[in-house]
Amino acid sequence: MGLQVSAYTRKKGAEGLNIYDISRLAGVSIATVSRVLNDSDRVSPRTREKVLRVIEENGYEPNAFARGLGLNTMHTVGLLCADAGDPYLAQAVNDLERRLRKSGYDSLLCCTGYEREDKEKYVSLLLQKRVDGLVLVGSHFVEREEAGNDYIRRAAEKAPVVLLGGELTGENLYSVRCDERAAMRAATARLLRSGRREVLFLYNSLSFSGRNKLAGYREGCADCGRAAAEPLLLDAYRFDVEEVQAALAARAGFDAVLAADDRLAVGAVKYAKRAGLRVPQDLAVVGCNNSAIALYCDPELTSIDNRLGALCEQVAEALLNVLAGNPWESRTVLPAALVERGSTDFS
Amino acid sequence: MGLQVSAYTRKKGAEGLNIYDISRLAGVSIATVSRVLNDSDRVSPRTREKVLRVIEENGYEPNAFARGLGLNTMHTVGLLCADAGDPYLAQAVNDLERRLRKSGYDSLLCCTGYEREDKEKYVSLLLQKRVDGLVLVGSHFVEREEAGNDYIRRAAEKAPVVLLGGELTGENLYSVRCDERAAMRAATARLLRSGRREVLFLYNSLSFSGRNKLAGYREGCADCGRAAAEPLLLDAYRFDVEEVQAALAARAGFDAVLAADDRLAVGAVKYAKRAGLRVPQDLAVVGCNNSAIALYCDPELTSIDNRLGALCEQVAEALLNVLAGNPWESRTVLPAALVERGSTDFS
DNA sequence: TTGTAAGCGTTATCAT
DNA sequence: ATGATAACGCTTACAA
Repeated sequence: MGLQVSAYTRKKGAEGLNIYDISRLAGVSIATVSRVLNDSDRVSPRTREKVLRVIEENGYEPNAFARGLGLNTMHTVGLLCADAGDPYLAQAVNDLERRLRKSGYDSLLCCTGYEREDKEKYVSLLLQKRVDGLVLVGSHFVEREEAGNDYIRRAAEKAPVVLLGGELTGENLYSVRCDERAAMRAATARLLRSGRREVLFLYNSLSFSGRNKLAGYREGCADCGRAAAEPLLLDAYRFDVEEVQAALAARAGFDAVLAADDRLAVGAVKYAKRAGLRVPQDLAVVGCNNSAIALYCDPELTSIDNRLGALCEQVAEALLNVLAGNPWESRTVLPAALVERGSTDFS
Repeated sequence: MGLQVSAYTRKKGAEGLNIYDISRLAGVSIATVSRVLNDSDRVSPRTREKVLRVIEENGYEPNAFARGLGLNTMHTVGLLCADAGDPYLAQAVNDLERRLRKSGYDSLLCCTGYEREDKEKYVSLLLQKRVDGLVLVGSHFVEREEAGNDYIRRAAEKAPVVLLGGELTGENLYSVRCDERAAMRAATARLLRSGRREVLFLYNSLSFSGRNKLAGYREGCADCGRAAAEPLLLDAYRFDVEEVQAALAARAGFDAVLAADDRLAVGAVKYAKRAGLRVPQDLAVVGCNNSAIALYCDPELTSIDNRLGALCEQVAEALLNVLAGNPWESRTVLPAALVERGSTDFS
């Protein structure tokens, strides 16, 4: 195949038929064609039949822009996430897109990256595109300092915003998340009570979720009358398994790792092997997200299941209901569950 | 037909300002405002200044639908992929979205699933939304029987279509992929020449890519004067690691596994451990995609790197150039590379 | 049940 | 350099 020049011209004129063409061919007015198009019941069966036939025969497709202009919506929502390549976020994006499409909404994806400035820029970009609503996927969207979240509240003045994984209160703002704090607390206590001397909390983000998980870990320690160990913070969103291992190797004294993410947990398992520690005998490892990664690991990871599917369902419900004008709970918190596998041995 | 439109509610008035409001406030005509908006050079500095100030002061944002109607484009492309939750596809989607956005294009995501019928339905849905172009991510879009791909060729009549990972020829149709066949061939020969008796080819899809990889495997066997073993086909897109292990356990006689996907390869490694086989001594394993999963595995996976990043770059280049009216190669094939890690030992 | 005509908010083509 | 005004293709009162 050689170089190919696009014969494709989608400028004006060359384009297909419009509603006037159809109305002429069908011998009716454009209003009638429009009614047929919109399933109005004020059309006689005969006319509808005829119009539909003409539409079919000519492969007519109504112009979505014109419709959007008239209706002030193109039934589109903005799906923002820091990194759609992250397995966890990707899963959410996939699930949400399907659910929203099933209800007739297209999803405009926007992978913002982790910089607040970019997130803000993209939120307003999508708003300019006149999306009907916004979904912010991942707790990274909630900044530590309240002021950093103002742009989200401002966005909510223009279109409903639903947060998945984070929590933020405000008008036209809806949060759906999992109670990871309680789950972390329980897991910590569980580890300590099963005889672990020191549980190391391993995380890589000070996002809403990260802070929440850390709080849970501390509570779990307190529950058992133990002092919490200094948490290990990896300050990289896209960390390497190698980095995790190195960071752990620089620490000592722990016989359990509670990780805020399954990938971090995998790093812990690999660290153990390299250090000659047996998992779970010498080192117990608990991950979080209960992602597919947990099964790729050997031994398989015990992981906190934050029920992403259920969360996505709630997010979609929330957005669709709000868009339909129905009232909806501004805050939904689902319980998490600990899924036990080979990386722990709660005796 | 799917021409139905539900009962929209027309909201007007409550919206913000329009170009007439701005023109009045600035004491100019709407044409001038439009010129300012579009960076026309036929506006005096003074006037531009004034208009911009009014726009700024009132937070005016031009209506994207109206603009779309007039220009017949909203600078949007359709990004279709079977499963955006699949780590490999997710990575591609993420990369593509960012590249396209950088050039001013929004991405309408559509997770089609693996059914041809659905893919077809969604392709025409996006076309109805008047996207400027279409990207089909993943070789799954290319069916075995040519007739099954007609819908893609028809789509290309309305907007340029770029395939990532598959190959299909036709007007206004562009393919970007990696030479996985050659890579598989080389890897097979490499395994055999390093002393492996039987290399088992493990795959889970008869897509363009799957067939291509299998052909490469067979060529590799032939290169070494060996008969190809019966390939092992898992007929599930979202398979479980457990399934892979079970399937392998039912076979015998192989001392190497060449997998069409890293996840399949992980299954092979786990199978080996369960069967008491050492990796790579007793069983060599080669994966494909060189995804993050390869590093999560223990030992880490030797994997065929199909250079997803480079592919995405080419896809974006292709689409952007075609949309800009520039000629572009209808077929791009990049070489793949074998990344050696602990799951093989080519002595 | 059907038709007429007034928006919807831009861009672009003319004049001036 | 600026201003009228005609598309762009649809939905929807309002009339008939």
